[in-house]
Amino acid sequence: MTMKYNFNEIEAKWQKYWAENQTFKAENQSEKPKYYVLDMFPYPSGAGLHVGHPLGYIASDIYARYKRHQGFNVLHPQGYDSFGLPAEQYAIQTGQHPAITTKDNISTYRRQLDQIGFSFDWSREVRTSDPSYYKWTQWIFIQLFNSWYNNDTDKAEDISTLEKLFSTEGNSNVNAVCDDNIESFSAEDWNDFSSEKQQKILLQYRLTYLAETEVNWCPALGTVLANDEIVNGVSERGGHPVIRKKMTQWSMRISAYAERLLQGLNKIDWTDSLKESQRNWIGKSVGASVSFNVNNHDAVIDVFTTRPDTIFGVSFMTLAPEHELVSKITTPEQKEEVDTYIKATAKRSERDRMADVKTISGAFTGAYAEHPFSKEPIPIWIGDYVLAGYGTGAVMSVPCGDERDYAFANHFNIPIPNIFEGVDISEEAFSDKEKTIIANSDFLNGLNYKKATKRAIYELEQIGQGEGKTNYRLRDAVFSRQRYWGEPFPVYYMNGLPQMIEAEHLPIKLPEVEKYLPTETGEPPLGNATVWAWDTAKNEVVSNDLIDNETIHPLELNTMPGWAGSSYYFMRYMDPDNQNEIASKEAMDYWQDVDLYIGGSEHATGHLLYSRFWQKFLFDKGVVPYDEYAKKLINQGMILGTSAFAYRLDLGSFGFDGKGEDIKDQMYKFNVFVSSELLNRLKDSVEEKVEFTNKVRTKLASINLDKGRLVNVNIDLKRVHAIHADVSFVNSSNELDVKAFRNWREEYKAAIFIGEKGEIIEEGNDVYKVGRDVEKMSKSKYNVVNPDDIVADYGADSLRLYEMFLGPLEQYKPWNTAGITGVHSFLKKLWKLYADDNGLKVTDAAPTKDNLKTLHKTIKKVQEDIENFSFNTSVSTFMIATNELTAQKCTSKDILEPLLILISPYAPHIAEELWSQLGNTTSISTAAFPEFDASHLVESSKNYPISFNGKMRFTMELPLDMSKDAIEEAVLANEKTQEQLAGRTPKKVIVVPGKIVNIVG
RNA sequence: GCUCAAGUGGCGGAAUUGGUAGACGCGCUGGAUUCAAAAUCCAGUUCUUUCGGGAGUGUGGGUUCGAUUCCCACCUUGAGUACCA
Repeated sequence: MTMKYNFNEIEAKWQKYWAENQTFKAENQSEKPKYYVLDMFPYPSGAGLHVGHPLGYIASDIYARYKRHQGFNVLHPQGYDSFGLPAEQYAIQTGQHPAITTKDNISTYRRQLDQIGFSFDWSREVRTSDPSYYKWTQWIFIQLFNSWYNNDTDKAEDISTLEKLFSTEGNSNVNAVCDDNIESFSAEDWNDFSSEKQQKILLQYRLTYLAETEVNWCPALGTVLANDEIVNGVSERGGHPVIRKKMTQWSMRISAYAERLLQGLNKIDWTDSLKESQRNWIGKSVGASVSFNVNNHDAVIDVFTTRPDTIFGVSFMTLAPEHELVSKITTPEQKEEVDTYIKATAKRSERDRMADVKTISGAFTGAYAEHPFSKEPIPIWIGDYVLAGYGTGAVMSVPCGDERDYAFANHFNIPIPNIFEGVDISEEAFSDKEKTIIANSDFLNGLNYKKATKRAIYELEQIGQGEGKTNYRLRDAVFSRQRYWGEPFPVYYMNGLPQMIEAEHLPIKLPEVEKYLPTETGEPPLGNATVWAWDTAKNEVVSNDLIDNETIHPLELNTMPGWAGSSYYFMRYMDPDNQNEIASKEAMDYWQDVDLYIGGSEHATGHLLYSRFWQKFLFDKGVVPYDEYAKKLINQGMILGTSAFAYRLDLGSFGFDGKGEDIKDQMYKFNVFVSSELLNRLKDSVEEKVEFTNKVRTKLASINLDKGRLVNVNIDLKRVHAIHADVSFVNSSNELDVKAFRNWREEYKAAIFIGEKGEIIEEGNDVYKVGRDVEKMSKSKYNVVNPDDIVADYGADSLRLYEMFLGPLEQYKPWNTAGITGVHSFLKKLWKLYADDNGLKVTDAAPTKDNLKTLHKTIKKVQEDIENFSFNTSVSTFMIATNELTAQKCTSKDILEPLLILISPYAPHIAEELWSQLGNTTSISTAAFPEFDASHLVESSKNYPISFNGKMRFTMELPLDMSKDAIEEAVLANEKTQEQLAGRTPKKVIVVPGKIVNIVG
């Protein structure tokens, strides 16, 4: 039998074997230690995978396979985040049910994933759009509804504990996270309230609640748009106007968890940049709230400040134009100015206000507030640099210490008192905290930032006009979407009040609709459903016609957002078929949490923050065992495309005689492309350009022109169009397949190509080289590379190795298909180490010292690399090992068998095949990882680098056990040393035994 | 503006604690093999040079016997974020 490396056959064989033998099925009961490796699951888009997508999956797969070799029971699941907008858009356009689109897309994804050879346990697959899955999404929603956040115990509790408090002592002592402006009531009041009133009050405390929220409503499209679907105030699609509209929607009280979400970051090993993003998003600021009395009014202005130490520097106050007090305190003289200003700001969109930082605007209300300590009057202004939605919508302005206040004061000639010792504020504000020493501030004089802040808060508390306070930027999350393809809420409405459906009746399945668009009355798409009412007697979904508001009630029309299903899927993988619980206690106790989570950084503040919130909530409720679900998280970088460009000379370069259509026709034929490197040379040299132009003129004139006649050629190199060429037309030497390019587009059919030598290309007389540039991989740039093609041409093992070989996992790096020949020929070389035309070469020969040295340094390096997620360097290590063993003509099984285990996480198919060729009857996947033995790496001598003033000039082989002095002596005696010194005496000789010799002088 | 990350050959990148800069691969050049091509194999490939050398890891400085690595300032690129009081 001749043995060739027939990768297509081998890979299909082992993929079949793994599937049939359920090789990667993880058991929930095992003596082995557990290890949970998770990928962020994909949204199955219609376009399928490109080579950038599997990068993270390959990395996690290597790690999962490595952990199996280490003796772990590895959970490595995969599934689909399968609710989402693209399938719904497609449904709107074509009428095809999103479930069908999704199913089709998933089967494409599955085929593509399978052929890359991932060790996923597919028996645990989940799909968020599957009712048996979203049953639990709905269940969690109900739990949130039935919970409130108790600040005293600092956790979520069942709503019944709150009801009990209300009925025994009212709400004045309840320390809960809740809506603003809650009226206080006694136990008696509570017990006298109607059920409706009680429900309304409880809704103000629940962790998910209904609230009026502003949305971007597009009347023309009849739908709500996300911020990034709006460009310049109009819809991205169609350019229709968008208005702010208030809508009753579900919100999640994530703000209750702000502090715990922040603190939790300290105990998880996630990337610093990701933690930083989350910290930013949570936006904690510590300071004080201060109350200013308004003169001649009973009104009080509350502000939040991070710098209570600068309170004596306040020279004015600024309210947001929308602040409710503005109309009350504005004096008659100032009314007109204030009203004009409010009108003007209302016209400006929030985006405009944010973009325009330089224009300073505002208006004086005519009112004054009283300084809490000095009792001086402080003018009250309004200005749009203060945002109504943050803090209290009002600030105490300290121009000497805040840039925006400084600019505002300067612009309106408001005094800028200096309260900093030894600081010049004539040019700009002084916002440094560290160097701050307070002056001109009564009791704060001479204190630094920290002490002054503490003292100021203390004094404010003494006079009852302020207290220490912490603010968070994190807002509650809107949870309703006016879409069809999402999880339905387990909610019906009685008298307009939301009621939860009992958990035992879940899942509430998404109803069928005729159209996937909003209804004519502007209701969400579920408003089109005819069977969408809840029968409280039969406990089932029934026809809308039966709604009587007695036993049969309308169901919620919104659906849940994309992040709902992805916020707990990692728990569901532990026990995906469980009908009674998210996962059994045994499964959760065994798998506990994710040990390694790999995914893209674009989820930093979306999925990764919301899922932490749900985890903490479920932890409070005793559902899950940990309050953080992923110990370690790595963001894989993106693979970028290497676009190819053909350079077309401007059509204006050519003059023709002839008229109208004839010329247009000719022009198309005169798509003249100039080869990339030639073009660059022409740009550099005027003479060459003149010569080239003449040459082109002669050549073009000699081509038979059927209709027009070329009369003028005047090439302007500044007017060259770079046209994206499909990367599949380009070979590894950047040469364009001219024929393929011509057939690509009608207008290039007769295009003329001028090659590197300046020749017009006909049958191989010259080559056309494209220019290259790195861009995001995208269809529109014709630089998308499909893994299917790579697998067909080079095999999955080559693809896996190459993706890792490209560079560090976390980095952004360009894909260039040309480079894959390197790893592919490595695999062929590896194969040849084991087999040739005469069959298997491996023998029982005893390994040589060199063989052992190569093997063991490879074991050491690969193990270190995998544990450091440095997969690119271990591919190099494999290449070096193979090169060395080939040179050593190694055939020893004692070397070659363990080598396969090292390579198997990276290139599992070839490893399995050779492993079985060596006579093994079970999969390599659980073979024990070879043990590193340092004794094989011990050396007796060292090739010392000899440096002069730090520069290596030559090397010298010396025994490793040689003493420092003997080394110095030997080096100085060397004639090359004398040559380097050229008669000078060395000032100093540094000898680091085993490392280096450096001669100074 | 702020925060974070990163700047090394023609290209992707390596150098693990301060100790031989450019491993490994692509590409390129030359050669072998072949009728030819593919494939394969061998040699070379940072720049510069008067062929002795010399310079060199974004720029400028510093610490050190010795710096891609540590410190300071600056420049460039990428990512995130923003009148957040």
